Parts: sequence; structure tokens; C-alpha cells
Amino acid sequence: MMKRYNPKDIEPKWQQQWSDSNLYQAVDFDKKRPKFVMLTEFPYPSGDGLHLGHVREYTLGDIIARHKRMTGHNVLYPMGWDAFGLPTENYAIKMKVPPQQVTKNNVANFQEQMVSLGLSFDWSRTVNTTDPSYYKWTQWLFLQFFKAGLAYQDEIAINWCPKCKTGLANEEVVNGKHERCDTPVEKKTLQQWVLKITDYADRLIRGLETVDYPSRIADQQINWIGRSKGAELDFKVEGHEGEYLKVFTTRPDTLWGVTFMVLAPEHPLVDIITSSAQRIDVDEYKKLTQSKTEIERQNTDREKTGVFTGAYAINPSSNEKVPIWIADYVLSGYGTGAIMAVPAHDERDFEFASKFSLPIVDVYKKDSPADNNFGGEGDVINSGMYDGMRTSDLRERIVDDLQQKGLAKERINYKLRDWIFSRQHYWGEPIPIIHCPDHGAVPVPDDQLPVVLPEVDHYEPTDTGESPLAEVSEWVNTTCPTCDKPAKRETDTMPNWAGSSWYYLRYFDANNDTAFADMEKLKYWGEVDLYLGGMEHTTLHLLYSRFWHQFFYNQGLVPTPEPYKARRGQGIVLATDGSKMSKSKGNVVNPNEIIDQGYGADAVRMSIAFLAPYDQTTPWNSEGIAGTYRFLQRYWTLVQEHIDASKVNLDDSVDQVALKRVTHKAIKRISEDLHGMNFNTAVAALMEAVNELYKQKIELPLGSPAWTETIVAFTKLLAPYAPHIAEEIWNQLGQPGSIHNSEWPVHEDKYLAEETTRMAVQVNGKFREEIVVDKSAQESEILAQAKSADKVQAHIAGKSIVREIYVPGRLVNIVVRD
RNA sequence: GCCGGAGUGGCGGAAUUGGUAUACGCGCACGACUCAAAAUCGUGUGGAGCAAUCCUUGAGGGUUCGAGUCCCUCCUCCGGCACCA
Repeated sequence: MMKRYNPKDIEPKWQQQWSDSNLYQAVDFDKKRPKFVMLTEFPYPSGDGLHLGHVREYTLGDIIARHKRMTGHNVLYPMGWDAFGLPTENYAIKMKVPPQQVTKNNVANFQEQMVSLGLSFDWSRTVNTTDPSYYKWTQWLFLQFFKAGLAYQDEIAINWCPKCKTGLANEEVVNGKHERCDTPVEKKTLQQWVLKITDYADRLIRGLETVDYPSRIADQQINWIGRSKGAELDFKVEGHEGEYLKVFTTRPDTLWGVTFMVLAPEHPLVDIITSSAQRIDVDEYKKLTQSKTEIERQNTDREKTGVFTGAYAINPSSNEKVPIWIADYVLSGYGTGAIMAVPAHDERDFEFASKFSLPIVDVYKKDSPADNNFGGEGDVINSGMYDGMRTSDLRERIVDDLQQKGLAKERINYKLRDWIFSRQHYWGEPIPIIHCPDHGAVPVPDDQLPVVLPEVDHYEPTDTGESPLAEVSEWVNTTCPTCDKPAKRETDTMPNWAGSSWYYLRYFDANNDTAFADMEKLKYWGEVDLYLGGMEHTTLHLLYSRFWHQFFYNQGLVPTPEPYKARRGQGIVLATDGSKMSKSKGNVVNPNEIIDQGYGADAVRMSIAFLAPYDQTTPWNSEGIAGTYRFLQRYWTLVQEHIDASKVNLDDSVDQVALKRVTHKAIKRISEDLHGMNFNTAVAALMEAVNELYKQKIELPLGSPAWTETIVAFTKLLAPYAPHIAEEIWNQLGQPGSIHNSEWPVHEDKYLAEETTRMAVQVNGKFREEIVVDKSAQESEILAQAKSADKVQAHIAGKSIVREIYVPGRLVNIVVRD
């Protein structure tokens, strides 16, 4: 009696078996096999459980990991928990449970869901960023930045989320709103810990040339870093001896076109140079600027505003006197916070000059006068001795000339800002610093790490800009490690990007308590061979962790200059109607519900692989799951029929060429698709092959050893996608061990050859008929055969043949004329 | 505005990189099995036409024996950045 395909009978059984036998554990220092580190981003274990985005990422990673194991690699495919963060904290506040407990529950739930999907993670290497034995090393690594001068404190105006009551990094602000809660951010001046990522700006760009990232990811990072090459020019301020107004410009060649200067309202020189007559206006404008939100300030449609300071600057080249204004279209955080305004050749300056009736002087004739865009190159005019030069030549010349007078230097500017690292929240790693009245900020000595997050009664953020830890006086009050006098602990915590900036390194040596990881293990595993993750992390986690890693490399802490050899970003899974899945819309698809409906994990895995190319955003097809389930069932049925037949039919005298051809064709296609990460077409190829096998069984009865051979090979091809059914069939066929440790099949060209080929025949490039030609046929024979085909005859009769094109194995094109 | 990516049946998507457009799957229709339904199996399925045939890869032009694929001019959608001097 044939057994029906029921995933519930086989999936939990094999999951248990794999776990009991530690099937997926990676081996440190394995010299026999090449190593392969396969990484998918570790999740934030939310209370909602896994969503389809996770399933896509981890399943596709799992398919690669399983395939790599079968091709003889020592595969490290780990998983962990990025568990610090606001949602847990908010839940803890609401439900009055410790976040530690919430995290524990959520982690257990996530892990259970992952196991039920048949993901082959090596659970012996799990990391949890909230575990003191893990964040001990996050703190230790932070102190390396501090000791190297790359972590510093500064009183600066930062992005502040009034809802979450915390400071934010630039990367966390999207369109003027906090990316997590969509609240418009405000500016707030606070004493902050800052990491000097700008020191690595160039290095972060250059490093991209040494790694395999898709251009959309590399370009986005380059864009974000925003390198621009120009010059810093010094303008004297009239009546203020010794004060220089420094500006950054990419177009020093337009210097003679400067008709006014603009400072950001926050610029420190403003108070010094403002004339008494203008002081009231200036102060009022500064106040007005402060009251605006980031969204208001970023709105480029807004009319330009500004006020005159009453002061004048001297153009270092023309010695002309120009008025100094302040305006909020000049940003205090970029360049020097001041610009030279060239209204003739800059759109913003033009708008400003037009509004306030300031002069506009052209300093070059544009190459294409019809083109009224600002920018571009041309022949210089109105620039004294420089007239007649090309703008592109003057650009360097004028800087050289001024440099001799000490009034200019070449300068590179970046849009990238230093990384605001302080968070005024409870649920994060305490920053391991002690503030001593005599010694300032003193690092907590290594032997006192970790600085454990103290247990508190309430986790609510405060309005004061201080974290709730500030109220835990027995924790805050300590002694200075240097002088033993009373001192206070730093009460800010780290952002949730801290733990995730180095977690992959911990997988190489997850349980080490004397170092963040052993150097020999770091050297063995090296870098991450392939890292899958979301596109939304491109200028957040991915950039941050490259920065950390590059710093570690400079410090001799890691053996490789870059963390990730190759990166791929997967597309978002949308709801069936093409909208974004969200809890508020109630259109979130829960993967475990699909499994529980009876389709099973294998069908879910195949369905998600089949959906679309991995990097493409695509809607979830809730009915598509039936297709992959049907496919698995169809294959299962074929195998069961074969097993039943093999008990009576062992006749193997029949011709097997066709069977071998189907098998080897599938091996070739599916192996190639896996290398190219074309999971969707690989699944299509599996389906096509099974359709073929169904045709073959009519000619060649099931039950023979040739069929066993075919099914063994084909089941291996299926194993990365549908690991449970593959293991079950493997077992039923009496094969030794686990299929997931078996050897991936290799195709042989000799089985692919066919005696005949189909060729298309075109007339004037238009398809007319397909002919079947003998493999050994010569060009002349094929052309003759093509011309004699009925449909072809109908189109060439009575016309003269001008040309005959013959593409071996593909087509014939007859070009005719009336 | 700048930087990426994409437009192919009713739907998700294929197309050996310039060579038979619509593979594979979903859906739909018809048939078989069934008292019936589901499941399963089989057949069909881009559009127009009885047919021969014609049309069809966002629009228009070009190169070519031949274009979904290459070039030019547009349009639309998605992602990122955005008063960055």
C-alpha cells in the first residue's frame, strides 16, 4: 500500500534527527575541506515571530549552505539574536516585565520557528547581543575605539526623537523622521558619545573595490559617504583683524563671481561680526531657525530666507568687498558652515540674490548658451587676469595662486557625519566609561568588564536627556579606576547597531571568555564568504560593521581588511495585493500558519525560492504554495510507485539513454542556477524534470536499478530546497547516512547529446517552421532541408534568395527579395 | 534635482546574453474518476480570425539577415539620497 505524502509525518521527525546527530555543526580548523561562511543577518527577536522576509533570507541562505555542504565544504551557517532595542523595551514598560524575560521568550519562539522551517543553522554557535558574556566584548571593542581616539564626547546638536526620547544617528533619520516610529525629529544639544567614522570615509569607499557587492549597494554607500573634492578659501572680515571666514567650494574658479557670503545661523562667527545695527534682526532670525523642525528646514521648495549681518568680507582674489548674510539654506554641519555665494552659477545662490536684490555677475560663458542649467564649464570672463581661461583650468590655478598667500588649500569634504553613539535608554549595552572629576572620562579596566546592565524598577525614558540608569545611584556612583576617588558611571547606552557591528566574528569562536575571538580561529574562518541581507541596512548596519572591521584590522585585531567578501540584498516580500505588509493593515503572512495548514515546510521553502529572483521585490502569492506542494506530492508519488515496482520488477534490459539525459540535463541546469543564485529557475527546472520523468515512466517501467539511480540523483538535487522529503526518500531507498552529507551529483556531457536537433527556419527573419535535423548533417544538407519545408516554400516561392544565414544548432534564415 | 533598478499573458515570472518570445507555476476552461464535491490525472490556454495569416515584450525612432535583449528620444513605476556649496 502506497504511503501518501504528508509533511506532518516526516518533517518533525527529521528535524529531531538532525538536531540529535549535530548534523550541521561546523568544524574549526578542518584542513581537508574548503571552508565556506554563509551569513544571513541575525534578526531582532520581536514578539510577532518570523515574517516572510526572514523566511526568504534564511531559506535562500539555507539552500546555499546545504548545497555547499554537499559539494564538500566545511560550512559555517550560524544564527543569533540582535536583541537590544526599543520594541522590547516598550513592551517591557507596557507589560511591566523585565526586557530580559521578554527577550528570552521571543528568542525561544524564533528558534522554534526556524527549526520548523528545516533551517540548517549551527545552533552551537548562537550569539545573543544582550547576553553579558557577549556584550562584555562589545564594550571591550568600544574601548579600543576610545583608546585610539575614535570615540569622543562632544556637546553637539543632534537629532532627537521626542517620542522615543533618544538621540539618533544621522543614518536613523529618514526624510526628517525617526526611521522606527516616523516621528519628526528635533534638534537637541546634548553631551554625546560619537564614533569617528569620518576618519574612515575614504577607506570605506576604497574598500568597496575589493569586495563583491552589487553596484546598487556599493553606489548607495558611496553616495551616502558623499565625497567631494574642492578647496577651502579664506576671506578676511572687514574691521575684524585676524578673523577669517573659511568657506568650502567645489568651484573656486567662480571666485570672481562672488557677490555675497552666507553663514549658517549657528556659525560661531555670527555673534562676533554682527554689527550693532543688525543685532536684533540677526538674533531674531537665529531664534526662528531653532524653532523649525528638520522637515521644515529640509524642504527645498521653501522660499529662501536670511538676514544681513552688517559685516563685509574681502574676496581674497579680487579684493572686492561683499556683504555677509546668514541664512538657513546653509547647513552648519557640512563643510565650514559658510559659503561664498555665486548667484550667476548656483541655483540656490541665484534664488537668494533674486529675493534680496543682490548683484549677479557671470564669470564664465557657458559652452552651450541654450543650456540654462547652473554649473558646467566655459571660458572665463569678468575675472581680471584670469579672463579667457577655461573654468576647468582655473579651478586648480586659482587655488595655487591663493595658496601662496596662505589663503587657500585643497580640501575633501564628506556628507558622512560622525556616528552619534549615545542612546538615552535602558535596554542597551552600558557605555563602559567612568567620569572622574580629576581624570575625566576613564575606561573601565578590562578585568571589570562587562559593565552589567543593572536591574531597575522602571525602564521609561526620561525627558531630561538622561537615560533611566542615571537614577540607579548605587550603580552610578563608583570609584575612579585611576585614583580611587568617588566617580560616576556613564549612564548612556549604546545604539542597537553596536552589537551587530561585530557579531559575525563571534560566530568564529562563540564561547570564548578570554577574547572576543581567538586569532587562530579568525584566521581559519577568515571573512564571510557570502552575506545575505536587507537593502535597508546598506547605509546602516552594513556600513557600520565595515567601519568597525576596518578599524579592527588597523588595530591588528582581525586578519582581513573587509568583513564580507560578497554581499547580496534580497528583495522585499509584499502582500499579495502589492502593498507593504504591515501589522496595522493586517496583511502580514505568517509562515508557520502555512506550514500548519498542511503544506509543510518544504513546500513553503520551495514556494519562496520559486517566487521571483532573490533580489527582486515581489508580492507574495498565497495560492502559489499549492503549486510547489503539488510538485512535491507528484514526485513523492513517483518514488512510491517506483519502490513498490522495484519489489517485483528488477528488469534492467530496457534502454535508459533518455532517462539519463533527463537526469543529467537537470543536474547541469540546477547546479548552474545555484551558482548564479537563480533559485526560481532552479525550482522550475526541478518541476520540468519531474514532468519529464512522468513521461519517461510510460516508456520505461519503474522499478529498475536505472530508475533507482535516477531517483537518487534527482533527490539530491531536491535536497537543498526540500530537505525533509529528500531525507525521507533517501531513507526509504535504503541509502546510507544523511542525504545532506551525500555528494552533489556531477553531470556528464556524454549523456546530454541527442542524435537530432530542432532548428528554426526563418524567412526574412520571421519564424516559419521548425525542422528536425540529424546531428551529423552538413550545412548544405540543412539548408536544402530548410528550403524544402512547406511553410518556407510558401514564402520563398517566386522570389530570389539574396542570402542564407546558418547558425549551427539554432536556426536558418533565408533572406529573399521579390 | 542626483544615483540605482524595472516595465513581457488574467497573475508571479522565463528567455542559452543578438537567434523559435511567453519556460515553470498560479488562475481559468473542458474532459476522466465520483451519486456529488474535494483531491488526483489528462487536454487546452497571448490577442484577432473559420482558416491561410496577421499583430504582440511601456511609446516612438535607429542599427541588423534577425532586437524583449544593442543605440537614441520619451513615458511610467519602485528603491536610495536630497538646500551637501
